[in-house]
Amino acid sequence: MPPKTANREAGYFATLAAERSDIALCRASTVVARAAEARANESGIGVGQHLVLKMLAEVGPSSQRILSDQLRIDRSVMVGICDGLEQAGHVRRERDAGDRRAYAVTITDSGRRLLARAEDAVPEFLDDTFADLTPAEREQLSALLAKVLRLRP
Amino acid sequence: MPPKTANREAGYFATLAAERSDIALCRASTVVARAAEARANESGIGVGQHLVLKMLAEVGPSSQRILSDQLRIDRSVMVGICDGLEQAGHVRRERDAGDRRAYAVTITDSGRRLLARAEDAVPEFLDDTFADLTPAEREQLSALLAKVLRLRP
DNA sequence: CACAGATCATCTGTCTTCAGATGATTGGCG
DNA sequence: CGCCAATCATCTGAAGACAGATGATCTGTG
Repeated sequence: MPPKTANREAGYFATLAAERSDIALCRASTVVARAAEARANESGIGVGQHLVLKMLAEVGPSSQRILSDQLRIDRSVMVGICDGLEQAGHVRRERDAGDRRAYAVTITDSGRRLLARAEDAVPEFLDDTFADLTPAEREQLSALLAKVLRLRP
Repeated sequence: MPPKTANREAGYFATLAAERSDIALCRASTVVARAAEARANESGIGVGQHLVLKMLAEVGPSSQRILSDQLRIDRSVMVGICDGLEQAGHVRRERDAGDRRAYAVTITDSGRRLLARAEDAVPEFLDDTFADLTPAEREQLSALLAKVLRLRP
């Protein structure tokens, strides 16, 4: 347990993080997000683009609305993500025949190849960013975050 | 355990969050950050301003550099935070006599009163945002985040 | 003392995120 | 059928975060 009388300045953040989990969560998020973006860029892709390709590969063609909702990416941002993927040829944007307001965003073979490369880098990335956690602790963290996000009851 | 064959679209995020703790962490952060900012605003303050007042009250007058480092707030952003606090009279910015490059940012009585009000709202806020976690789980989360942040070994 | 490099606060421009408005299209309801 | 509210993708403008440059000041070295 840290001393009751807080250190006068150095290490104040540790005290704060212990007391305010919300702050700890936000600060952890920014370092993790930075690292994730850097890793994704090494594969020549953004994190958002990676997630879009991943979802398209797993659930099939989807509208930008569904992608936005399920990936928790703002619809305005999704426009730019899909623009990039489409220009690079990793995705096709066809109008959905049944609902011509919506696109049917579809992953291409090029997209699948890029996705495969990006996915290869994920395990090592997770291992690095959660290096100080045992496998059991990583499971715990995952479960706790799911509760904070109010996912499955 | 969720079905191996992922749901075709609904609930895809739960699958993703289970697989990518980094994404779960980031998404949890944005919802928590939003809630924190909203709560702080109800006390007529920003989260950053709240943290600055809190640190000043606990460790005494500090330079903006030290505040930035310990609160993990960019030095450029700290300028605006201190501007706001100073204009509202919650903080004084005197040049440090010993090092005239640096300010000695000092909390005022007005600042202490505002801080007290803002602090009053914190326990309820934490209770709300981590409502689905037991006290033991909140401790776990705090400890795990400390490890992700590589705080104390 | 004089000078070089580091440090503090600040400013500037860029990038990301997001709320709200817009145009096209849909579905429901009379 | 014809209208109206809702929905999809997009655009626009505002706000925040941040990298890099700047001016003032400090520290250390000769």
